[in-house]
Amino acid sequence: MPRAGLTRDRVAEEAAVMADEVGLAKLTLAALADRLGVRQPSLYKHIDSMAGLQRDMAVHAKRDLGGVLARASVGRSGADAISSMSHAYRDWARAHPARYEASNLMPAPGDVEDEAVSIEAVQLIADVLAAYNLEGDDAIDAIRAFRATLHGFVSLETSGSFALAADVDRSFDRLVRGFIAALAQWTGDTAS
Amino acid sequence: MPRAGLTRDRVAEEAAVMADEVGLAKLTLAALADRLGVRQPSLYKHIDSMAGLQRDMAVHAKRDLGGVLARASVGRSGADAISSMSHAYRDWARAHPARYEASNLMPAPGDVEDEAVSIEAVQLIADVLAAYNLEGDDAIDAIRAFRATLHGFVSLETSGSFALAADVDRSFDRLVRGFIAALAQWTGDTAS
DNA sequence: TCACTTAGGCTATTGACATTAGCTAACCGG
DNA sequence: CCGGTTAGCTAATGTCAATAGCCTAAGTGA
Repeated sequence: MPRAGLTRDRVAEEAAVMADEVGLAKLTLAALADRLGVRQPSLYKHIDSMAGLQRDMAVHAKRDLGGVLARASVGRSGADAISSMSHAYRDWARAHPARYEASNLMPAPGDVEDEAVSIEAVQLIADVLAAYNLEGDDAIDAIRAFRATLHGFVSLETSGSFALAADVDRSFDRLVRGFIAALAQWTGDTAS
Repeated sequence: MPRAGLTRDRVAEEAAVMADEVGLAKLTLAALADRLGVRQPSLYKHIDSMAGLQRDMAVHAKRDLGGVLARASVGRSGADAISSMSHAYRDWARAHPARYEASNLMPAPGDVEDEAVSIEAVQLIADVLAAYNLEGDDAIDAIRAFRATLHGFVSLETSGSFALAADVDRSFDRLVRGFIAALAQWTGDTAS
């Protein structure tokens, strides 16, 4: 019985590949074990449980997405950075739909590693909005709005909710421009 | 054995109540049957399958949400209607998180009832944006942007992704105002 | 009222899945 | 080369969704 040489990371990695193919909810340990050339219970030497595996996938996905977003915004600022990051976000999500889904799983309270990588991703967004000099709650509102805008579009798109033939790329571009426009008058909005 | 008097609608209704309590993914037929005072296999006299039950829940949820949105926008127009509909959307989703999740399930191709009620809901959004006189793809882009904005915020909120203490009501209000502001210059955006 | 049909319950069973227990063989530090 | 750790394994359990087949309460028509 030669060893398969699995590791926790390797298992999570293959699980992510497989989930992107069949859907996060339809990933089974039996199929995953099969693909790794191992019997199903053997996976438990590397994972705690199905939930634990999903947590591992979530951490990997958040790190991965964070890296992509960081690269997309380097050397840019303001509207340029926001636009670049937005498109990178959407492209990554479309290329890895199950990983994207996993990246939206909340860390369990006390899971410091997951919490850290989650915060880092949000911090990237905060950094890119920094050019607008928003303070306190204004900044938080803007970060939430940006996350909502991106997640909403990508989530609807990947779930197939945009039925009409109209160009989805164009719609996304429009949305991002709209957000940037709204951001320009952010602090003024309250006064209406 | 006295009859329990179940119907397809009654089952879907109770399933929705239960799902809102335990989460859509954690709803089991065993627990549902128990609650309805019936054995688990008996449910199959009223549903086709778990997927079929979820479809029924989706149809009910879409109709329900559609009604709420329609009532929220009656007698209003323009920014007023958009704002009112937005808050109604969020309030309904928070009150019924699993129903909300179900309402985002896509109809199976050829499921005319589900398709009809899905289109009706989107039509409500189109109607409320009609005051902005958008034509063709401009209108589609705006509808997609509105849906993305609302769904993104609500989805992140109900999944617990807004960790910070800052007032979420305020953030949502800000987002809606931002969308309305963006909409005012919608057709001009492309020209930049 | 009484036969007949329909349909909504039931028990028993299967098969997919996650998970645990306990065994064995491969690797690893001395 | 030896002893411990660990990554695999088989076997078994419990929880699901789902199917098959029975049984009888409820409606229906004369």
